Parts: sequence; structure tokens; C-alpha cells
Amino acid sequence: MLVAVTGARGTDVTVRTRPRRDEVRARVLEAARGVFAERGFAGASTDLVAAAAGFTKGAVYSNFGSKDDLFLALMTAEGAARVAAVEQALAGTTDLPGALAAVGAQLSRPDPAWQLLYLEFWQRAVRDPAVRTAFTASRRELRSRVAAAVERFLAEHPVQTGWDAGRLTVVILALTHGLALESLPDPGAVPDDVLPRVLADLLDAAP
Amino acid sequence: MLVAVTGARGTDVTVRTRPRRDEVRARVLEAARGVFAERGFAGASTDLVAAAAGFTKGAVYSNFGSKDDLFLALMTAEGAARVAAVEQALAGTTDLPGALAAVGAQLSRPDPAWQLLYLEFWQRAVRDPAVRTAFTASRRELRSRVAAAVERFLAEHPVQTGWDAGRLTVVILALTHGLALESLPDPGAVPDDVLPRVLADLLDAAP
DNA sequence: CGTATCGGATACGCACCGGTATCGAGGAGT
DNA sequence: ACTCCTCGATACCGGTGCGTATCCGATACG
Repeated sequence: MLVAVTGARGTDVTVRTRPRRDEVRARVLEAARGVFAERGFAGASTDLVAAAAGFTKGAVYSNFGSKDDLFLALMTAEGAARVAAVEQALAGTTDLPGALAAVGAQLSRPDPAWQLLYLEFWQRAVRDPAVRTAFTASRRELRSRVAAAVERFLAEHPVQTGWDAGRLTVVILALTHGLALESLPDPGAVPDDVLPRVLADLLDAAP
Repeated sequence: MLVAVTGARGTDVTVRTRPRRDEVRARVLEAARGVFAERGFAGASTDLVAAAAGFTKGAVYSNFGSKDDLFLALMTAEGAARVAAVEQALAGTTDLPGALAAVGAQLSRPDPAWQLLYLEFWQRAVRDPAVRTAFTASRRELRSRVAAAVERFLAEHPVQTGWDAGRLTVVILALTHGLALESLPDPGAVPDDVLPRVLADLLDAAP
């Protein structure tokens, strides 16, 4: 935070004692991610979020209109990140079961904190109509993207299955979440071959 | 709340102006159920719970040591109620798919408020070790009871399936929760033939 | 009928939180 | 170099929440 270096000339490298605005916003969002996940929305204070980001409340209210605003911004950011992650996971696979498993892994594995966060989003979506619209919109986009990819797979590599892309997507999404919910507070409750076996059964079954 | 009737004699029927202690406790628990589901643990106040039960905070703290105590008591009570409900649903069916569907329906359909409550339990279980032990214990009991019933079904009515009772139980539990999570904030996101079709596929598939 | 006890009501202390008004340091433009 | 303006820091306010000390009416008992 100290030391100013006068660049050689022209548009030099200005070392700023004060972080750029975008950077402050990003750091606050990142901190909010952790604090909301750890304490829940009501249990987290803006003071705590600010402190975790290395600022004070003033910085938060300078970048976000309210606590709800901050929450909403965090939710949309996380939603976009999720969509991107899933999209990338899908790009790396060529077979349908692999793709579904990749989606599942991407949605549940990477980060326990994210499960907490997601449920926080979910709860507020159920309780608050304003949050709900944003939540369902992001959720629908995720579903439709995955469904489109599944559709492609089904067209390219015909599998013996009575499932359409939409339903298959819903099942994999729901199952992934459900399994994560079961295993997170009680690791070992879910044998790790469950998900692939269900997928195998779904894709081999006749209509 | 009024009128005292002196019974005929001996151990008579004493009509009390003040509700019995057990009744107060039950009413507070019932009120806590609704308030916690509606507002979340942190968002619910003991004053609000007490008011919803028709009492004041004094009654709550006279029957429960703390807000956490109240929450724990509610969680164990709800857990027991769930186990009982599932057990009863299982008793009414004779075929395996029907049994699994009954369990699923029992866990997801009856009461949206319960989904909120359950996730509240879950979150606190992940965050608080003390809550976690109680939560996982109750959860394991539910799983083992369902698994035992499934085991019975598998023995009595042999089905063509590569699934054992334990895994099948985990799948049905997880899928049920996951589907409820998907559909509650966005009704219509889940076609209602999804659950039975998955079950059909699981029970027809060969190992 | 008198008395001890139980238990919910009331009032309060203390802490915390969301949001705002204000301040002042540091960057940008001239 | 001087000035304006941006934006995070600080101090503060109103409101609320948990937990507790105390009160008092009702109940049980002798």
C-alpha cells in the first residue's frame, strides 16, 4: 500500500496506494462469498464482509447499494461462473455419460463452501420474490445450456435410451445436488459409484 | 383459558386456566417450526416464536435453555416425525417401485415449509459440529429404516436389478431432495414423471 | 383456608447490525 | 503546483435480538 514509483516516462506504471475501484469491488465480492457461505446471509454482517476484504463498511456501501444488493451481485457472479465452469467441463468430453458425469462433478465436487452458498441463494429465492426471479433465470440458463449439449450428444452418438435431453438434464442436476447434500454433513454416506451407475442404467434402459 | 370446574370428587378433571407445561412446550415447538421455516434460524427471533405460540419470551426460556436448544429440540422432533411418516408410507405399499415412490412423495410433497426447515437443519449441521452429530444420527436412522424395508421388498419380490438396498435408498433420498430443490423455487422445472421413470429404469436394468 | 412453589409475564442490560452523514486522503486534470 | 473530485474511513443513530432478573398470579398441598 506504500511506495510510489514515478515511471520512466509517458504512460508509466503508476503504483497506487489506493486499490482501483474494480479491484475493491472484486475483493469485496470474494470476501462476501466466503462470509455468506460460512455464516449465512442473516448471520453475516457487512462489517465482517468488509473486514474480510481488508476494508471497512464504507467501501462496501460505496460499491453496493445495500446488503441485498451485495447478495444479488454475488449470486449473479457465481451463477455466471457456474455456467462457465459447466460449459468448459462439457467441452472437454466426447461421450454422453462422460459429459453428464463431468457436469455432476463440476456442480458438486469443487468446493463445499459453494454448496452452502447455493443453498443460501436457494432459500432466499424461495422466500424473496425479487431474488427468486434472478435465481430461476440463472438456473434456467444453466439447465438450457446443459440440455443443449446433451441434445447434441444424443444426436451425434445415438444411445439406447428413452430419455430426452431436458429430463436427463433435470435428473443429473437434481441427483448431483441431492448426493452432495447427503454426503457433505456425513461423508461416507454416499458410495462414490452411485452416480455413474445411475447414469449407466438410464442410458441403457429401453423406453 | 377461563372457568374452573371443581370435579365431582377425588382425582377429578381439573380445568386449568393455565395450559399444562407439556402443552406449552408443544405449542412453542410448533410455532418454532413455522417461524424458522419462514425466516430461517438467524432471521427468526425468540420473541417472534413466542408470539406465534401465543406466549412471550419468558415461556420459551422457561422451556428451552437457549435458542440453539430450541432449534435442536425442533430438529429431533421433526426427524422423528419424518421417520414415522416414511415408515407409515412404506407400510401401505406392497411393491418395490410403489414403496420407493411413496418414500419420495413422503419426503418432498407434503409441506413446502418442511423443505426450508430441512435445509436450515442441514446448513447448521454443516456449520456446527454439535448440530451435525444429531443431524447425521437422525439421518442415518431414516436411511437404515428405509433400507431395511427395501431389503425386505427385494427378498420377497425379486426384481431384475443390480442395485442393493443401501445404494437404492441413497439414490431415492438424494433424487427426491434434488428434485424438490429444483422445483420449489421454479415450479414446472421438473416434469412430474421424472421420478417414477428413473425408478423404473433402475429396477429393470441388468448388472 | 393458608402457604410454598411453579412458571409464564415484564422489564432491562448489553451487544450487534444496517444504513447514513461526514471527513479527509489521494489521484486526475489543468 | 494547485484545485477539484472521487471514494474509502470514521463516527453515529435507530432498531432489534438474546439472555436474565424479577414479579406475580395460579396451582398444589397440608
